[in-house]
Amino acid sequence: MARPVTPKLSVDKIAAAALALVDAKGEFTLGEVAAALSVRPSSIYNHLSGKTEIIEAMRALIFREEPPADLTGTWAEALRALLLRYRDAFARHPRLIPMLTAHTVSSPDVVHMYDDIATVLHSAGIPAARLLDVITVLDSFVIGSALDIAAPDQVWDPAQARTPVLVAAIEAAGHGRERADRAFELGLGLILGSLAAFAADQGRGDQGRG
Amino acid sequence: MARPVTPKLSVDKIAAAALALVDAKGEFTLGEVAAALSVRPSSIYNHLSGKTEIIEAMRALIFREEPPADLTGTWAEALRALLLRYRDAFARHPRLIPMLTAHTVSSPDVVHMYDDIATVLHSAGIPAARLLDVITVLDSFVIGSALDIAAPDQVWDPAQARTPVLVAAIEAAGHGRERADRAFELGLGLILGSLAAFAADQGRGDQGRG
DNA sequence: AGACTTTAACGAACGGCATTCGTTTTACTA
DNA sequence: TAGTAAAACGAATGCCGTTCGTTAAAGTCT
Repeated sequence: MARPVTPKLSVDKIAAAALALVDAKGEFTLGEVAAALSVRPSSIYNHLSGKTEIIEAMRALIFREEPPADLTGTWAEALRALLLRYRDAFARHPRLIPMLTAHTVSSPDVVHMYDDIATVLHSAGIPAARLLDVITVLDSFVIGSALDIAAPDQVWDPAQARTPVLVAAIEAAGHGRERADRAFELGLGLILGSLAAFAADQGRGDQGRG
Repeated sequence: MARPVTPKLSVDKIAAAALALVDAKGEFTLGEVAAALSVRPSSIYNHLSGKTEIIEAMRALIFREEPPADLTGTWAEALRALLLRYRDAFARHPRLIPMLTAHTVSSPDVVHMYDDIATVLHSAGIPAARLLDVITVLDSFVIGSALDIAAPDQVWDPAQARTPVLVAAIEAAGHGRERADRAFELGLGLILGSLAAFAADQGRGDQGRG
């Protein structure tokens, strides 16, 4: 009953159990996680200290599950691959995203991705002084798009709209995931398109102009 | 002791008290809100039913506090003004933003802003079939940028980075709010720049090509 | 003006939940 | 083999959101 031969718990097992609950219900309690692992809630504290650490473990888990991005090809292709991977990691677990935004702690996996993005952007000709700004723009768009996946379709209820323009737009657009995917692709194209011009401009004049 | 001459509570007073707590500490409890208003927690339920409704009241409040956007000028100027107002409403209360993303319920104020954005985009020549996609892109970027404001500088700790490129970029960039503001301006320019080309392209050929 | 209804406060109580602590048994290690 | 660390348990704690019945004053209707 105490200290079993084969451990019943591990950080990964706890994170996976919590993630399954979040995927299914959108929330989780320590009691539910413990029950899913046939364990008492207090036992979890031998591996992780508290609920926030479970959330951090989930963040690390969803990035580890994701296949690595293909960095061959042009810088634009590599950047697109990196951002798609970044977004896919969130997109597989939409209901987790709001929890991740609650405590914006830096996970090593995320920082590592920033490394890759910085390298690609640097090779594209973005000057060091503007690198972090560009990364922030990309990061903001990806996270915002991820939240959009989790948003219910009710947000886009035509009855709420007051102008016929918006009503028509809502009815013309699809629903749920496909709508979010299409919007993400559009935004990615818009940003990367301008970014190419921005990089070329920086490389030519060496002095930043919009 | 019961039913005072002048009511001690109102939806606005509750929202304002909760918002002050969130701005100061990043969180709030019903007990704290009640104490700030010299009232018992249960009294709050005569005006709002539950904590989530307090959060919704805060969302409405921060949009009502914001001065209206200037919609004169070109569509690009009007769109920029709308998005800046949208983002400013969040930016004044950075620590509230994670709470708003937790329950993505549609507030009338937000839908009204979508109306305005849709009208401007429509006048710019974006076809109805793509309108909601563009709005989603803009919305995602604004919300993601708002979350970036709330993110602590610790996320951008040079010690975390593994490549010299990223280290240099972090040290070259500023800190806190000014860094977030600069990134937002950059992203806005990138998106709106491409959007102008996108709108012009749609207007010409009537058939969407990237 | 008087009777009735509604409103807005209170206080007690409940249930859930994260977290802590001491205990126990087993595994590891010197 | 003795001692330490690990990993489970169970009990207990305290906070927190929420509900409900009560009370008294405000508002309303005849």
